[in-house]
Amino acid sequence: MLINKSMGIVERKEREREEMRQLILDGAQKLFLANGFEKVSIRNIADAIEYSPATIYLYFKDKNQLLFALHQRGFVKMVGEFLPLQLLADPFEKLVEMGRSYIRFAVENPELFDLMFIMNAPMDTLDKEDWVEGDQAFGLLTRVVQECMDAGIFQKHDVQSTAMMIWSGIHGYTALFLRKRLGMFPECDRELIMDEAFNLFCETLRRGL
Amino acid sequence: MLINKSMGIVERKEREREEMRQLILDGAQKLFLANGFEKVSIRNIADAIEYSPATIYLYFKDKNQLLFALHQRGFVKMVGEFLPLQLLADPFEKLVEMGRSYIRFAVENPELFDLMFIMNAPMDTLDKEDWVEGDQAFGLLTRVVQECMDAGIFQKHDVQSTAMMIWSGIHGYTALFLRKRLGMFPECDRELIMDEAFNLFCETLRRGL
DNA sequence: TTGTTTGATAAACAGTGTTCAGTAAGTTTG
DNA sequence: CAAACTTACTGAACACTGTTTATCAAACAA
Repeated sequence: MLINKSMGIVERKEREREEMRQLILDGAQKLFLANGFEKVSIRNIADAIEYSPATIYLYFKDKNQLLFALHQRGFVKMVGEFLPLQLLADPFEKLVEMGRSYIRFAVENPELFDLMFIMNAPMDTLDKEDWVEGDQAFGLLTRVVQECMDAGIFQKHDVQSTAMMIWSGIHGYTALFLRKRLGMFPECDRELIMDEAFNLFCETLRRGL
Repeated sequence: MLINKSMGIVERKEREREEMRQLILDGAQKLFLANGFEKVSIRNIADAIEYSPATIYLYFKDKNQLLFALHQRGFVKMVGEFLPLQLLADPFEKLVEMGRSYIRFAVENPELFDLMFIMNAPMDTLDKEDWVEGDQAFGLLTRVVQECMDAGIFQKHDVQSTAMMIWSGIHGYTALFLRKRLGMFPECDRELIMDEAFNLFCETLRRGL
C-alpha cells in the first residue's frame, strides 16, 4: 500500500462524505423550513436531492440523528445572532436585548426553534458531547447574568439558577405562543399582551432580582 | 311515528353514543399514559377496546379531534387540582402554590401536560368555544393575580399581561424540563437548580412586581 | 488483471391515518 | 307480522411512513 497515494484518497473520501452529509442536511432544511416537520419524510428529502431513501441511512443512523444535526445548525445560527449583542456596554440592556433576540429568532425561524427547544425527536438518543452548542448559548446567558450581578444590578444569587430562571421566563411566552396556546386572548390583542408581558418581566427582574 | 316511543329510543341512542365516545377515550387515555403518544396508533386503541379502527372514525373526525378530547380531560383534572388551593387566605401564597401545582401536575402527568400545552396536534383545527377549559384555568390565575394587586402585594399593572408573564415563567421550566433541554446541567444538580430557579422566581415577583 | 472494498439502490417489511363499499342488526312503516 | 329503511359496524384497500437487506456496479488495491 502506497501511503501517500491512499492517504490522498482517504482524505478525498472523507471530504466527499462530509459534502454528502451537508447536501442531505441542506435538502432536509429547505423542505422542513418550507413545509414544516410533520409533512417531510425521508423519501421527500431523498427525492429533493435525487438520491434513494436508503442512501440517507448511509450518512445518518436514523431520522432523529438527521434532526439533531439540524438542531445543531440552529444553535450555530442563534449564537451568531447573540454575538453582536455582547458588545453592548450596559449588562442589563444586553440581557434584555438577548431576550428580545430569542423571541425574534423563534418567530422568524419557528421550525428551527421547534427543533432546538420543543420537539422530542432530536433529543431521543443523546451523548454529553452533543451539548456543546447548547452549552455555548447558555454560557452567553450566564456570563451576562454574572455581569449584572457584578455591576450591582442584580443581587448575588447562584448564577446558574438565576440564568435558568430568566431563560425559563423568556422561553415560556415563546413556547406558548408558537404552540398556539394563547387562544384565551382575542387574536388582535395577542401581540400587545405578549409585548407587555415581556416588558413587565424585564421590569420585574430589574426591580426584584 | 309514535312520538313518545321514538323519543325514548333517540335518547337511548344519544346516551349510547356518548358512552361509546367515553369508552374510546378511556382506552386511548390508558394507552397514551402508559406508552406515550408516539407509540399509540388508532389501530392500538381499536384493539384495546375490541372494535375495528374504522369505528373510531364514526365518533371522532380524526386523530387530532380525539387528542383534543383528551386535552379537555386534562384541563378538567388540572382545574380540579387548583380548586382546593383557592381556599388559602394569603393571595401570594395561593399564587405560589398554584405554580407548584402546575409543575407537579406536569411531572406527574407528562403525557397529559404535553397534550395540553406542548403538542401541536390537538390545536390544529380549533373553534372559539373549544377554549372554555383553558379559559377557566387561566381565569383562576388572573383572579389570584388581581387579589395580589388588591392586597397591595403587586403593583397595579394590566392583570392579563401580569398573569401571562407569571404563567410563562412557570411554564418555561416545565416545558424545558419535560422536553429534556437541561442537558447543560449535570443530572444530579438538575432538580436542585429547578427548585432554586422556581423559588428565585417567586421571590423576584414578590419584590419586583 | 484479479480480488476486494465501497456507495447507491430497488424492493420489501411492518407499520401509520384514513376512506369506503358492504353487511347485519335495529327500527319504522304498511 | 313482513317489508322497507336506517343505523352501527367492519374488512379491505389506499397512500403513505421509517427502516433494512440483498444486489450491483464502480472505485480501489494487490
